[in-house]
Amino acid sequence: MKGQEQSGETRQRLLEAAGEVFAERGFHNATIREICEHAKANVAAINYHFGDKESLYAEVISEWARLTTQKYPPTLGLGDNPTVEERLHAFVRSFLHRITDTGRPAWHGKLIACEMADPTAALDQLIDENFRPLNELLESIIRSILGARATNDQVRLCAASVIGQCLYYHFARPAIERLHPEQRFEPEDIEQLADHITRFSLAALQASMQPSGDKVGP
Amino acid sequence: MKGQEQSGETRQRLLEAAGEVFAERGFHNATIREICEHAKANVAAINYHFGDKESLYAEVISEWARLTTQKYPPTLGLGDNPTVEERLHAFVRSFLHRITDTGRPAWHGKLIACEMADPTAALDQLIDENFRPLNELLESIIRSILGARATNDQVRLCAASVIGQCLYYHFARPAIERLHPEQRFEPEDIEQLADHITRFSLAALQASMQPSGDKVGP
Amino acid sequence: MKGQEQSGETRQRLLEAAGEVFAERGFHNATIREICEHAKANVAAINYHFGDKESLYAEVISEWARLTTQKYPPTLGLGDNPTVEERLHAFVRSFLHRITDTGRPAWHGKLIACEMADPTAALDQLIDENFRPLNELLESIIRSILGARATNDQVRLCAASVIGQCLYYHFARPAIERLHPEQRFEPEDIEQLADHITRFSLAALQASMQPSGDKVGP
Amino acid sequence: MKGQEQSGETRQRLLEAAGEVFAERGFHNATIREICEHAKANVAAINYHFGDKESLYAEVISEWARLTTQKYPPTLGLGDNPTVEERLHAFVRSFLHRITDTGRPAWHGKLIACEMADPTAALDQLIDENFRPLNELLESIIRSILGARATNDQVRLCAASVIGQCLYYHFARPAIERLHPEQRFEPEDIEQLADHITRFSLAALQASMQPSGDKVGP
DNA sequence: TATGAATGAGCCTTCATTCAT
DNA sequence: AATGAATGAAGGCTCATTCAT
Repeated sequence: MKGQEQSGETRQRLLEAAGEVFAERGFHNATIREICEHAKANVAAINYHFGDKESLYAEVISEWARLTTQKYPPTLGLGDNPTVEERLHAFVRSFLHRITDTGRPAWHGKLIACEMADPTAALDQLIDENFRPLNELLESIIRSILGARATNDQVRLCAASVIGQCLYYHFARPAIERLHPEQRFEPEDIEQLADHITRFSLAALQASMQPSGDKVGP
Repeated sequence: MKGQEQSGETRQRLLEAAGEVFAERGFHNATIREICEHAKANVAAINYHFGDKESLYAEVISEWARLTTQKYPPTLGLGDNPTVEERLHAFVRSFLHRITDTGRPAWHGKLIACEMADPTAALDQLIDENFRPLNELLESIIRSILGARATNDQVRLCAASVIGQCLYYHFARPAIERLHPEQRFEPEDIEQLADHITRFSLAALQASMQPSGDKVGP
Repeated sequence: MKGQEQSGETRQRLLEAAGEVFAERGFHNATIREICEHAKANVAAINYHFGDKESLYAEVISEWARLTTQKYPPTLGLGDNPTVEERLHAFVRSFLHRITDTGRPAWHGKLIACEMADPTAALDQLIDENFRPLNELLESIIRSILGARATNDQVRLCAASVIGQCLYYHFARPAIERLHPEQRFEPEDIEQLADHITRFSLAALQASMQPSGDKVGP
Repeated sequence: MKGQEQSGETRQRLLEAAGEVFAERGFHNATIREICEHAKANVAAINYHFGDKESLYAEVISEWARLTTQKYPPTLGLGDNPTVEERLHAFVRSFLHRITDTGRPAWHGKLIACEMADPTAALDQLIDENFRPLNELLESIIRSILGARATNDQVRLCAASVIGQCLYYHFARPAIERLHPEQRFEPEDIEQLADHITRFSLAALQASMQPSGDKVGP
């Protein structure tokens, strides 16, 4: 009974353990030894199943693209014929949940942060499979709000503003936890943050629709 | 008589070299050997002057707090009696420049990203000396805009929205460079980004002043 | 029904693949994985069919004794009633061809070099099956030339001189290729070498027949 | 008193231990662990002093070129105004002693065999520093014997014949020890071998001087 | 007969650190 | 104040082998 439970069973355990460890330590500081201990597997198993550390990493990143989009689709909670405001709200909610989730595929969130801070070849793949489609969806929503006269640059900048507000709770989280120890990240807190970000962004977007000669600088 | 030029001369060279290397590689992936090569010093010098790698790191972080605030004060470009809108604009501009600067103390910026993704004990110190004062300044500006009736939570959330928009160009930069290869980060580009963020945020803040029963969610 | 083509079919493929790989890499540096890939077989197949790596090696060596003697018999090209000089020439030719052949059972040649440089248990077997008979044949040829008065030691030394001249082109080949890049090892080149070695040796042997008081040393 | 006996003392010990181990096991199968154990040094010492295994190896090979030529110069035992026959004898003697010596720098001999069987980058260096000069010396001796009318090819082939006879006792030694267990390799035995090889070669060379229409083949 | 999966030992290398000077 | 030499721990990877099917 030892060693050979089910085809691919060890491989799956390795994949999960790798996700946790990579997320906690980053690619470079994660050790395959720790991963294998978590997975109760031999060090050589990684070489056998994935070739080397970097390929394992790429596979872990890749899996995140599937799991996360499945659990928190960008149409989260939308009914039929949603308004564009509802679509923005859904996007923000799903995005925030995704990057702050501490559940099963949670580590994947931290993993992205590490990837940004210290990019590997896997980043390109991640962007193509994940970021680019999401960004295009957001831009289409924003374009609906701004109207046809909005330039591509305007749309792009506003998308960045929305994403930036969300990502803040991801990237700056260690700082937030120190600056505002009372802040919690339970699902209901995430909903509050999503409400704020949506309201804040909608106000800004709707204001932009009106012709404005405002000069901001001095 | 050799190597005895000035007390602390080697120490200073180590400090600068450490900044560059830490910024480029992150704390864990930087090696004291590379630092010492950059500084043309012996490997043992770091242990002699700073005790160990982590203490050197803390000192480097600490120096950043001084240099960066000196080069890009949050009142950047403000005249006398600035309006609150001008103060927000100045804050955003200086913040953006600081985190995207690639000049001399530039590496310190990248360094913060690493620190967030993989915090060490130095983060607490960094927050106290740098983030907290900045955050308080921003909150005071926002409070001026929102008016007295704004709650602390409202202020905090809005500050996060402003900061988040800025930090996006720092943390997500590797992704941005892949999604939008045409985006440049020269000083004039930063000014444009600062203009957008300020305008976007001001619109949102000013809209919040008006009593609103808006419900965003379904 | 799969993979069950013919009994021993996989075994044979393994044997051939092992020959090539062992010859190219030597015993220690050859990996059973590479052998199995060449043979399109499973890694476990080697352990199944041969027990372990060393036993496979022994079998490969053993096969060489058969194949090589078959392709280049020491009587290569001899007619009926050959003279003793012709027999020596045939011996040298066949020996040289054998150790420089790059055709099918060619790798076996390189293999011997590895075995000499780094002997395993297989060497003893190789000597008994291959070297000893060859050596005895050569000694009998030499004895015919030297005449009955030659001592065993004389015969042995002369045999060594002949063999040594041949083996030089095998063992020292990497050096030869660097010292004399123009040297080729095509069949016609081998013939030239064989002619020289035979002539050189015959001259020496025939001179030895004459009583000589020559003292070589000082 | 621990750790720091004399500058470069450990380095020297490593060099000697490496020679022994490389010679016994070959480059690939030698482990730096065994080398360091022999040298009573830490595994990291090799990285510190030589960079990596291959550089250490190159240095070991290189040292052999010095030591061996120093101990057995090709003019071994020659007086003033030696005859060309004496020069050949001295060459053969020194060459044989060199490759069969089991004394201090003895391992270097075995090392060359490994290098031939499984060449590394170090071989090129070895050839330039060692083989080429030796070969040129031998060729000049042979040219003196053969006379001015000898072609370059003739000289080259004869040099190969002489060297081959010597190297035989080096490369084929494991086989010789099995075929002729009574053969010893003490200095006096080497002298006998040298006498034979010199006599054998001289006879052949002198015979070559005479115009000969001999056809060797059938 | 043959295989995919898994293992444990071992290898080279790298790193932060310490020691004696 | 500064250094060259040396160390021990660990990391990624490879390999021959074995196990259950």
